Amino acid sequence: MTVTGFEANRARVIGIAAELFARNGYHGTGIAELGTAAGLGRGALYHYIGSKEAVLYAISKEQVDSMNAYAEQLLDEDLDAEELVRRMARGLLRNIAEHRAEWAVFFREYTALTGEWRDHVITARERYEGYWRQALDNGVRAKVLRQTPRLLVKGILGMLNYTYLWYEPGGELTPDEVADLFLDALIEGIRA
Amino acid sequence: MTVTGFEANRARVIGIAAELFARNGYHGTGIAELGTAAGLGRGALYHYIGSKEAVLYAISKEQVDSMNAYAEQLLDEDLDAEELVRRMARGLLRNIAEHRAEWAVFFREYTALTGEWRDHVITARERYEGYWRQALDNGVRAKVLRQTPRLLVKGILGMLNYTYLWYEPGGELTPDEVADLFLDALIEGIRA
DNA sequence: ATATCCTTGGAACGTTCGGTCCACGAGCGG
DNA sequence: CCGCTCGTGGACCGAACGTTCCAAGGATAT
Repeated sequence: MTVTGFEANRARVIGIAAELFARNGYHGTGIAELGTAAGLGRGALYHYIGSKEAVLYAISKEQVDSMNAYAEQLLDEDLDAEELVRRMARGLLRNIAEHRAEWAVFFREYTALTGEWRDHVITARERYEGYWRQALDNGVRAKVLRQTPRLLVKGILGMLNYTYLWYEPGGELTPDEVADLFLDALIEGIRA
Repeated sequence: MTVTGFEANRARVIGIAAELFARNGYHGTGIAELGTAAGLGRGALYHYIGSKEAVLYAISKEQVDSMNAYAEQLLDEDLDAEELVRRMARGLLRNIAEHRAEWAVFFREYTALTGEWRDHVITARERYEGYWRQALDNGVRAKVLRQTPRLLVKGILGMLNYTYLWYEPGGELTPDEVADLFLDALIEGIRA
């Protein structure tokens, strides 16, 4: 059970780091600051994190990976075409709402990653975009959606991703409601 | 004419800084690095910039201010309701395409600003969002657009702002075309 | 030629950076 | 009570940080 203790502690430190990175930026947050916030000295801190960049990688990777896993699961379920798109949107917004700090770090700071770490995160991000393309193509094939330019995926993702900046958990609307609201507008159009 | 020399040099340095900040982050870019890139020693550099944070402020403020000025101009012109919204979108995407580095810095790094500088930038940003709200309300009043939740402004801005990450000037589509493509989808809807 | 001002490079400041290292202490199976 | 592992604090490292300062260069007006 000491293994569990280690992992739990590592996760705790990474969570604290996500908050700090989100507030002050990756380069703007010092190791000393992180140590103080975690109540750990330099030695203990490095025992858990390995390096500062490893923390950034862990924060970034985990979110994208979890969204990829969720998308893969949905695509396997062969749902109604519109329902598939709606579920992907709801899943993303739910995750963003639950992990705002982590998503803020991911969106703003993934460029601070170097080498393979950077490549992995970028690849994972592109994979996610690919799943969205699949979902929309699926809708077109089922004649539920109009044929629209590929670029629209970027627009939809922009609409959804941007929520990390303004969505307040505990506000009027749940993440699911926001997702539906956006998709209603997009699918039905907003012309009078 | 020496005044012009000073301002031109300052603008040149700020432009170079925008590229560096966009690539390596604000905290990730050193004064030494900026000096080397600008071909200036420490003394000359500070003669033009005052401080590092002043550079970040200048980069951030200029873009938002210019979009606010543009929006105010359009709102004064009493255009057709749909045309107004389309022009605001085109104007924003044209500006983003022309100043990708500056917008990247603004979106990712404005949180690094402190005190009044931070307040000013945030206020200017909110003002811009207000203009979009006006433009959409205008469309509803003219019965061109359906009544939609206020929150949709966030979605539209997310869609448009996100382009700073992927739009390649000189690619297949002009900024105007991308703006129209997004607004077509949103206004007409994408249901088959 | 002189005085004035803008511009400039580079030394130097104290601080903080991310990371390493080591000695010590707690826990524990033998 | 030994010997070993794991967890830990803090001293310490060289490098880099943003900023200040100053002496001198260059140009222009008198």
